[in-house]
Amino acid sequence: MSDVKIKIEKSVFSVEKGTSLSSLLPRVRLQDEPILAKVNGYFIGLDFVLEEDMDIELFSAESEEALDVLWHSTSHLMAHAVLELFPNTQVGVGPAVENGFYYDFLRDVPFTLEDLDRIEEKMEELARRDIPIEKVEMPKEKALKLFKEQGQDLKVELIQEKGGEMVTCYRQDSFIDFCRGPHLSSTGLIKHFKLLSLSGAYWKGDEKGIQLQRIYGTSFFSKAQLKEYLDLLEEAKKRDHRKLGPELDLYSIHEDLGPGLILWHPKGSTVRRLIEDYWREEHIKDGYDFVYSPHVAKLDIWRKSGHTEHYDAMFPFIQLDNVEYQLKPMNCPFHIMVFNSRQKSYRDLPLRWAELGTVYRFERSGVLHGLLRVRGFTQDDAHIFCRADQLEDEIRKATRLAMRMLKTFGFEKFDIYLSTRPENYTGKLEDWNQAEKALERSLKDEGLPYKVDEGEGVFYGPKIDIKIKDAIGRSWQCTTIQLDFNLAERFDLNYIGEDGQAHRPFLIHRALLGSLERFFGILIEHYKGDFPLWLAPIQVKILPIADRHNDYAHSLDALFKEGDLRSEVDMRREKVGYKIREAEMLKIPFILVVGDKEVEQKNASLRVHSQGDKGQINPQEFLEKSKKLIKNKSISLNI
RNA sequence: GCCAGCGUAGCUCAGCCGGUAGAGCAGCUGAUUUGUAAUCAGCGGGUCGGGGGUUCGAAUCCCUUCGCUGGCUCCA
Repeated sequence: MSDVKIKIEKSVFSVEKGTSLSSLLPRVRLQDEPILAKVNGYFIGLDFVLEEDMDIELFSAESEEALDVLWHSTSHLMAHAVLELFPNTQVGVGPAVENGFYYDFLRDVPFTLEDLDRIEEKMEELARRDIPIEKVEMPKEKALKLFKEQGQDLKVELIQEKGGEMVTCYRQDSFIDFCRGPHLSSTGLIKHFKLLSLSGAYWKGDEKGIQLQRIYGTSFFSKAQLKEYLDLLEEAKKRDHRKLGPELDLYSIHEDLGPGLILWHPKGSTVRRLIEDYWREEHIKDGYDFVYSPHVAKLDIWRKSGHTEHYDAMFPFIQLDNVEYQLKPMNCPFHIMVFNSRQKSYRDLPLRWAELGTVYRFERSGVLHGLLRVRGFTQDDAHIFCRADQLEDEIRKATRLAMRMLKTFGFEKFDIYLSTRPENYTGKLEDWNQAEKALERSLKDEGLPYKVDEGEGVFYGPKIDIKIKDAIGRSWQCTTIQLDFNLAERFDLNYIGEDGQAHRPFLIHRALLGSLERFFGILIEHYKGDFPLWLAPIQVKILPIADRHNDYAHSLDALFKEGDLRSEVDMRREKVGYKIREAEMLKIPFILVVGDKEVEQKNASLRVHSQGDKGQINPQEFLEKSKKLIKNKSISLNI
């Protein structure tokens, strides 16, 4: 009987040779329960038998690295299953992605949703067989020959492009894949998975290339985790603004009107108006002025700005009296022309001009999506013209304003990105450097954690993007703060400096909420349609029990309206239960029931949305408390 | 734009291998004066997304077009 030395997390354990890793674990002090281990770059199960001295790293079911490997291995398992079921299929690539994995396939007959069930069954079977997953190294020539023989021409292409002298493959039974790894040690470690959807995908992302079929799926180490994820998808469906929006009578889209064009109904318009009012107040506080510009302009202005060359989402132009007019896709040239309409002095700067500017973009039909991707929308746009010495301060102010507003709307988590100079850029290198430094410093000064997207800036300038995380953890891009060296140059922006010479100002382009349509869609999903009191289209519904209570109900309604509450009375001759049900389904924050008792005591019976009956309340007190919640833009309905 | 799927009343959906459409909810009308998530009864409502074809006959099969969904590509 001999012992082996196992090193885990800096501690060395001596165990009897031939025992399993799991029997050692009780002796190891760990924060999270491990689910997977890694030895020499290989992921192994806890039933691994310890035969020799080794270093072992442990991973919990939540660890990102372990999940990535699981997803990657599950994608191989899926490809394996597909090839077993449909031998003439070619496989493309199959990586782990954000919440799971996909694999691309090329096949004469497209997959159907029913095929997914069959593939899943086959995967279960292969997983149950607990097939070892082996890493195989071989010379490139051998690999090329091997995949050629199997008719995997796409893989051959990949090996030719990416393979070195020796190429790494992973083999599980009959299935072998050109792959860098790492992988799990056996298919038996894959237990809880689900194939989710089927879609098209271009080979190597090339729109003109061949079209493959992509199958998406996900997997987890525990059944509970898989369920949690599937529940999240269900929850997302319930929050879908495309469902809630029309249901709550907020907005609609009509085929007869045109795809991607939004009709804001009165209730949605109320929410929009409140967003806009708040937006204006905040901008006034921050020293912005407002401008307005037309929806069309001569096409020439877009030639000058460079949009005709670089931007392909413009609606076709309109020919009028031999002049071409263009529906605007952006507001920038207009604001710039306001700037250029008078000579500016260094004393005038900074100038901050904001506009809720409605723009039109001919987005390709396949990308339209509810309120999130549309063809006509209103940007909460602004352009800031400033001197070099003001740049950092202006960016800091804009960032701060964005954060302040987003927080007011109830968002608490953010992902902030700083995108720097790409290879193809316009403008002067020194300007880029200065601007990048200013962006970076302003984020640092504000204590905002951010990630740098090296080289991911747009060609005309570096930028800061802020993504918000909603109530169920999804992120949405809202704020963008971008420098624009291109337009400054093309429109020859300048001001007269202290030295009497003309200087080029910095031009900052920024949208904080993004677009009102999009932001509205995000808000609907974030709140699940349960808007906080200050944004709720109807804030209180008064329900008289019988006709004899109508006068009292109306007196309350008048009192609330006088106090700027959005109040309504439901006088229909229906039972209270019926009226309550309807008001609850409309997600109205407060319901006040009034009957004999209330009339007599000059009270009202309060019911808070999704919380139920709260008992009697004095109407004046209710009004004051509501007003306070509204004034504070409170998210909670605690009264 | 590309791939796949889908399109039946305002909404959710049924309608088998072709024989000119049906339910619930909503709406309207009437009765009920009602106490915390659906009172009862009656009525109206669809050229089955549009167009074309096959057929004696099409919601059903084929073609085409529009729209929607999931992705891809795009979003300087």
